[in-house]
Amino acid sequence: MSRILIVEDEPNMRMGLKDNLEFEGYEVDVADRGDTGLKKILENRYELVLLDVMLPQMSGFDVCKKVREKSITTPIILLTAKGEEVDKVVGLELGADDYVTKPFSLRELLARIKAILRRSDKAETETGIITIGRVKFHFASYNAFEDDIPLQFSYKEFELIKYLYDHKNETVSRDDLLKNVWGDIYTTSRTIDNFIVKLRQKIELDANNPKIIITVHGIGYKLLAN
Amino acid sequence: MSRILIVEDEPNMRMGLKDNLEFEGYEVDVADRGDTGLKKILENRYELVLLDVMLPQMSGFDVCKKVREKSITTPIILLTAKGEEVDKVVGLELGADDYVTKPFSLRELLARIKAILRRSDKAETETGIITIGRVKFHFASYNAFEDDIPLQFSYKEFELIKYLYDHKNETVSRDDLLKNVWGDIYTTSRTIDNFIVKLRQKIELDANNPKIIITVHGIGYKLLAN
DNA sequence: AGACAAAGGAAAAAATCTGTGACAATTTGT
DNA sequence: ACAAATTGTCACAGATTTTTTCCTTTGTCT
Repeated sequence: MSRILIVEDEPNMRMGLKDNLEFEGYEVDVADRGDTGLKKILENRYELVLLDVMLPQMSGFDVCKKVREKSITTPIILLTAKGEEVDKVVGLELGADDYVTKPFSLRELLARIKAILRRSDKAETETGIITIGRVKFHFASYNAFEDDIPLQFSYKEFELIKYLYDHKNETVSRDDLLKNVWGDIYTTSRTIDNFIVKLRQKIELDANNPKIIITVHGIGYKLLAN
Repeated sequence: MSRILIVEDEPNMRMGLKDNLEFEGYEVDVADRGDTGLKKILENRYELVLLDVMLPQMSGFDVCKKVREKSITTPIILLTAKGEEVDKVVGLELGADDYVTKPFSLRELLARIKAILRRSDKAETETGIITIGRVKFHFASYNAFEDDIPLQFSYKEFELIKYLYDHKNETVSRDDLLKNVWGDIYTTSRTIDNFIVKLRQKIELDANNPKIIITVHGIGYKLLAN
């Protein structure tokens, strides 16, 4: 299973995460300071680093920067405290892959970890092509094909299916979707349902009897895939 | 400078390419068969492979597949003969990064080589963020920012600026743009000019006095960047 | 079974994006 | 300097995408 490094100074948080991640089957290593964390990253190989931003001696930002300067591409998830909102561009600039704001639900963090680990999964990165139902997707180039014939997907449709895929076999709520795909909380949840309908028509064998995008009544949707 | 491997059975083509690429300052290695090419790829490190599809013993497709099976991510440009049109999805599925159809102009091939090598360039891949004028782009996620504030770019605008960036400091003709960004030859060149206007308004300091997207009268446009 | 909430789905409305034509401004060649 | 060609730019039309509306169908709970 994947090796994860947690860099976090607060002992409860650090050990709590460690226990939970180990329970999930990950191999976990920890560091309690930025500089020691950096050292570990440079010397060992991890599939993922959970990096607190607020750290004594050396901030998570600095660690992230130094790691990327060494051309190490290990995925990094930044843990930021409420209030010190990191905006998107700063995260991207630092080379972080994602970030969650404390306090976060364990469920959410696990989902993000899974999504990121999957991205570095071999099967997908080899060609970048994945198949969902009748359709082949190449997310990187925004292309979709059915039987090698190009298929039209709008930008939002792409974003939605991508998000569902990143969280496949998990139920995602409409709020999750609005927040993460729409980046917006003013859109009606009816909009989502409509996009789901459209996606189903394109990818399901029988749109009236969906086997891929499943409705989870009262909660949201779930994409079944492997 | 970058190391390039040419896998091509036809001697004139092979040596012609070699000479030209060496003239451009690349370090060039050659193979005249698929199997020997594969062996070289597995044993050496190249920044790019030019791979002919039609080869004796082992086709370019097979080579490409085998390379990716070994999780080697070296960029590959497929050289396909006219007639044996490779459709997009096949190329993507094989894990090729690009392909050109023979006969091709040397100029075009060089442009694609440059574009691909740039992509694996350190500066860009480190964070994936590039700055053009006032705007920061993260092409992978289709995001643009000005002073860290998200900025709206339409899909075509993105594609256009991306193409210009991939060919930065080179003049690209309107025909190039129609063919490669629009994938269409029926659109008016007026359309391009209009998109250029929009891009300039967004990225130039003074849109009336463009310093970044330069008009090359009678030919096309040029993006100046580093 | 009945009541209520949630989701499906069609169709219209709103918003956005793309492409064109017209004309002005600029550049080029003579 | 002038005419011809090219490019800049505006306003608008058409297409597409996104969102909402509204009604039907389905699922859940008592």
